[in-house]
Amino acid sequence: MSAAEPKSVSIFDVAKRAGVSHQTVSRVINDAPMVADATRAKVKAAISELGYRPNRSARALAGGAVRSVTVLTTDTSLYGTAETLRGIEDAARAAGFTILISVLDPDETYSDSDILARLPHDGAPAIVIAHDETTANAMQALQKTQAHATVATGGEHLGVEQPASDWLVSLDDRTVAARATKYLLDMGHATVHYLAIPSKASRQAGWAAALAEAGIEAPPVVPSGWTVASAYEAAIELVADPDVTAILCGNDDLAFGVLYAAHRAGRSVPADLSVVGFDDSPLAAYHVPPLTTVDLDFRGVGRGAFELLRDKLEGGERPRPIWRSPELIVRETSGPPQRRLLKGLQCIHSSAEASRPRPRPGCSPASPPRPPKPGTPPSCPSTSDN
Amino acid sequence: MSAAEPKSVSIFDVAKRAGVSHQTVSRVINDAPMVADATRAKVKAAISELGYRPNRSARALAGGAVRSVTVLTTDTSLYGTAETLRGIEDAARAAGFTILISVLDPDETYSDSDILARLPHDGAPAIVIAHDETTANAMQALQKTQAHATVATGGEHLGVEQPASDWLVSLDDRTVAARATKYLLDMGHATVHYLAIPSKASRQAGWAAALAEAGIEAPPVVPSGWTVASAYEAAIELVADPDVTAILCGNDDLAFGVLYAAHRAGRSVPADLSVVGFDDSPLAAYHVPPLTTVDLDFRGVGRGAFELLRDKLEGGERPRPIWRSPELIVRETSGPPQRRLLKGLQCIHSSAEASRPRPRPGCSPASPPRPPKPGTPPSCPSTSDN
DNA sequence: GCGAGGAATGTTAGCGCTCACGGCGATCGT
DNA sequence: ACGATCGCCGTGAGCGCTAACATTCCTCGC
Repeated sequence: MSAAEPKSVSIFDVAKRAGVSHQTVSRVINDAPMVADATRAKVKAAISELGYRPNRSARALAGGAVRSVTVLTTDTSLYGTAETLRGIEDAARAAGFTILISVLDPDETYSDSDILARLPHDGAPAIVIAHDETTANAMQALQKTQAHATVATGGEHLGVEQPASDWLVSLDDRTVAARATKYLLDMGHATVHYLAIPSKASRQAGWAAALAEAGIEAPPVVPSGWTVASAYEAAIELVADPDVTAILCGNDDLAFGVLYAAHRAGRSVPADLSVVGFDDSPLAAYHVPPLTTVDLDFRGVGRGAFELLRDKLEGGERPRPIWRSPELIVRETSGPPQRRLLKGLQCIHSSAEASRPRPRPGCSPASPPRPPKPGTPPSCPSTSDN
Repeated sequence: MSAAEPKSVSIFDVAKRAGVSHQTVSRVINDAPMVADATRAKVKAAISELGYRPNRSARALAGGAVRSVTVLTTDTSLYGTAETLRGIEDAARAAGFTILISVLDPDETYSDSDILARLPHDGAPAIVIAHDETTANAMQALQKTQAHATVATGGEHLGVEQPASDWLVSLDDRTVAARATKYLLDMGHATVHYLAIPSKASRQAGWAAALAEAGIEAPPVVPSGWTVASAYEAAIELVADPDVTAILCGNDDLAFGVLYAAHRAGRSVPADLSVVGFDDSPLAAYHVPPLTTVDLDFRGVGRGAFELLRDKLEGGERPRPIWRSPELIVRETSGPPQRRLLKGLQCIHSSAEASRPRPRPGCSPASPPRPPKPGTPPSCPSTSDN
């Protein structure tokens, strides 16, 4: 009726109210079968009258079904991680699971017991979203100690010992990386450069494999951090080189950084330079120009990870959720390399027509009408090619 | 030595091993004062030998300090939410708190008890990241029942009853919204249009206030969803209107959508159209052209929310963390409106020089060298102005 | 030298829940 | 009509931990 009672209501309160034993109440709230309908109704009535809500801690302590998953990861703000988390959340929510998240510091080294300490109790189910060394180690730590219930997303390429395959849910980004590289090569690019995110080795491996298959020696990998800013810095030198005509980037953010660097260097995309990303982040299709990238169904994989875990937990072999396979989406940052004939004519109009949004690329038929500030370099690199 | 024991080790195991009572062990693991140094050392040794780790559930059940926060929110993939969460995480991790996250469905209606059921137990500390109706309601539900320990981020504008101010941590985006609007007005724009995210009313209020102060009647608000795609759709009509010269967008993603729409409509930015975003997301500075936006310290606010909560929990009045105030960052998508004299000349070269990265805007002095596909509209809207 | 006082440790009683049983009445087979 | 069976429900114990109190031992003041 009025406000909340001082002591929170327990199953005993409910039991007394309903005129049954506490155990019957327990059965009702756990949907156990052996309860008469009439009793069940009485108990349910008492529950709602009293505003009873089960205490998770007590439930966990008493050894009941856990109904919680701990997600271990390093950076929740990366697109891939965030989406995977989202997928796990969606599935967990639907199944009535609570999700705990434990964020690890990528720069720190954890002992196995540090990792275990992140779980609410020993043997608690966990999912690790693994895409760097820290999370890969976490995965192994859990694998070692837990009898079951560890799932990793995207860890197959991490250079650590392969866990039992039925613990692993991952996207085959290696194959698409190769496909994307081949796509660029087939278009006539002499080679493809790779701007690497920190340790997502499978993409790099796919790239290298495609190059090897084409009998091309792989140019040195250009390392970058996870941010647009770091990609921009890392790409400055690369885009300045007119012989570089195609760059495969570890993810979309890096691609945006490269695109920006290319823009500043006065190279037009895709005429002078093709850029391909990874992830198909929401912005990719709406970038100017729209980014050629790879659709990676992180959310689906997150859901898949949760379902796998639940299978392990509850035994039931439920239908596996399927997720989309990675797929190259060609938009407007990629195309055949500019023929050498046209060299010297740098600002080339891009006319590639690709998927979905079909923009009219901007153009500038006239010279700037507004007075350029003194000291401003001519906005078009025009003739001065290096 | 070898693998993990079947039963997990409890304080009793540790106590036996160390030759003390279980309570002494409890005291040690809780850093209680009344323990002799020698005993403490013995217990600690036993703990590490046995690999003991406290069970959180048991601890919570027994009424110990909780050391966990539940974060309630709707969409973890939005930039603002993700960053706020990140800030909470950072602070929580440093304080040794576990964070639980509970994701609400924005389209669903929750009763108070639905919300309470998300907590591990009655009275558990919680933070809600509020920026829509669902989360605002959640905030109220918690406020009603909990004696304390509810913090909301950014809820002051939600049109719901104002909670006690010492529960609220928020960014003053209303004031910056007004400032940004005024900035555009001062530059000579006849008016400023607003592309709204779903219910972040304070930004809209700031915009409206600035317009009112300038004696300008506010044009109708253009509603949009949270995604770039929805912003693009919503802006198509707006950008087609040559009288629209300035658009303030609810966040950066929307701004990107508008920019893309403007590009497709053949309007050049900032000469024809100024676009201002909100959030200063990582990409903003590296967009082509770099986006004028508002720096919003979500991470700082997240940390602040956690610290506030901890104050309430532990009583100690620790130094409040401060976060940056919102600040307008002028980059290159905003500038004075194009003078009417130049009308008819649509593709104008943008030459605004602004903060930080100073790119050379791309230009296209020549006509397309590559054969345009048949059916492709002329890539430059040229003379055909509508 | 003896009781007061305090530091260090032990003992007891739950927290709210679930598990493993055990009891009781109604139904079934023969 | 009888025990065997089954559905339904209750009892007791204990999960791992902490709060509150009880106990022991040591130190100090007069």
